[in-house]
Amino acid sequence: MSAPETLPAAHAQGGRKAEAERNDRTVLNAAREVFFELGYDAPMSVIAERAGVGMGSLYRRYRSKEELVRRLCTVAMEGTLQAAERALAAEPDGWSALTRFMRESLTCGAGAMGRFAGAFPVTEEMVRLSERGADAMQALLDRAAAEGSLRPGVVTGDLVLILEILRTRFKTTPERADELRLRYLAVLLDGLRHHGDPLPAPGPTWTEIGERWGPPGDA
Amino acid sequence: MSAPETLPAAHAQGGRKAEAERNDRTVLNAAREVFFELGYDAPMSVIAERAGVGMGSLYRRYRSKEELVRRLCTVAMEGTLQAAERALAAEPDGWSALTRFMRESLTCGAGAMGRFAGAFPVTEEMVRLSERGADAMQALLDRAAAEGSLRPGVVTGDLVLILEILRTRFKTTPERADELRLRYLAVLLDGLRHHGDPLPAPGPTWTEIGERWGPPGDA
DNA sequence: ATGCTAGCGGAGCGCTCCGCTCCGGTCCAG
DNA sequence: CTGGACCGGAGCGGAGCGCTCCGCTAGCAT
Repeated sequence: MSAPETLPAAHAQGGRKAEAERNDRTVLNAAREVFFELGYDAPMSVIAERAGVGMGSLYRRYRSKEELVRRLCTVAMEGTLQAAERALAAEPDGWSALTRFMRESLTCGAGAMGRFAGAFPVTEEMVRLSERGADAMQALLDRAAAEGSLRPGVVTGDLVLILEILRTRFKTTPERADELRLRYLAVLLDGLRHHGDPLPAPGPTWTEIGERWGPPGDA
Repeated sequence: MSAPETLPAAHAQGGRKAEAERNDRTVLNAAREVFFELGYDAPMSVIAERAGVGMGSLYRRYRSKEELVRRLCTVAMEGTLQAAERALAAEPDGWSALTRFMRESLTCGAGAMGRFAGAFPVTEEMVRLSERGADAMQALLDRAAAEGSLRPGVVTGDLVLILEILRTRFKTTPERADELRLRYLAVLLDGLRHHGDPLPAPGPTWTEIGERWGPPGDA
């Protein structure tokens, strides 16, 4: 989402230890970018290249591709949770809290992880995080509903899925893609605001959301 | 989008000629389904299997994967164009025409083709169809704008991109996915309706939309 | 200065999986 | 009954992936 940090190589200053640490951060950033652009099928070599790092260094930090992706997911979920709590604490009314939450989670890349659903087994930590996330989103929704600014029938699963559809890869520059995502987020949020008509079809339940990550038995 | 027609094999009745024709239709349906679900990377063998047809028959109709996909794109574009003209002709007011157009193009699978942008060179026919499509959408928008029901700043490119983001693969049954698509289409349309706030960021121009299909020089 | 070695980049191994071909069998037409 | 059009699907060639391994470099201790 932010600048790639594509240094030609990581030789800025500081000794080997420092380089290692710098690599660690750069790798995570690069991985997020590349996975967002190319999906779970992104080759590890592309991530290494983008980070300006060799395959050796990449695999020293993360023993496998799966481990890297899992780490990325966890980080994104933590980010989303924090965005929710921040919005809840700092915004004066329910609607602006919801707006801010959606905007910030989008920029921090939440919802992009839904593309990986089913690609690897979920960890316990991820389950815990998702539960806390669900609670926070529910609080956001409750507050907006209490002040009457939310369309009836909107559920937390809607927020998740909306974040996910906004992750569509528009085939432009990353900057323009972000602009467009914000544009359609604005449209969606206005559509989520209170007014007469009910929404067609029942909203996605939380179990429905969770099931996509591959329950016990799945294809 | 509709039933798979997954006959165990294609031996219903009628001689070899009839079987060939049946295969042809079945293959196209299967291909549409599979490409929508799996994207351009869908293996040809899966399409053959879904159609209940051998690889041989598949490749007798379409000399290559690219040819199949191109045919599919053309068909989808024709469908979209027809949906627009139908909506324009049959609906009493601009807004219901726009709504109907979006709903029908979604169900007929338009916008799913944007996922293939850049994967193969566009034909002249496709260019012509896209121009006619753009005109029809513009007419739809003009009519809605004239009656004052359209939010200012909405452009035809928005319609294309909205159709495209709604093609997100929700990881459920095809039926439920269609329900959800309709749900978020409703949200989006309500957000596109007239009211005060302008939309952030300029809408996608038509050139911007076209460029994604890989102009002359592109990566 | 000068080894020693931790950490680096990247070539390449092994494997999976895909597009496409080809051929033995099937079944309709005459 | 026989010819041949058309069928299904096994298998070929090759692309591209995850991951390992190794020669080299550059910082540290002496």
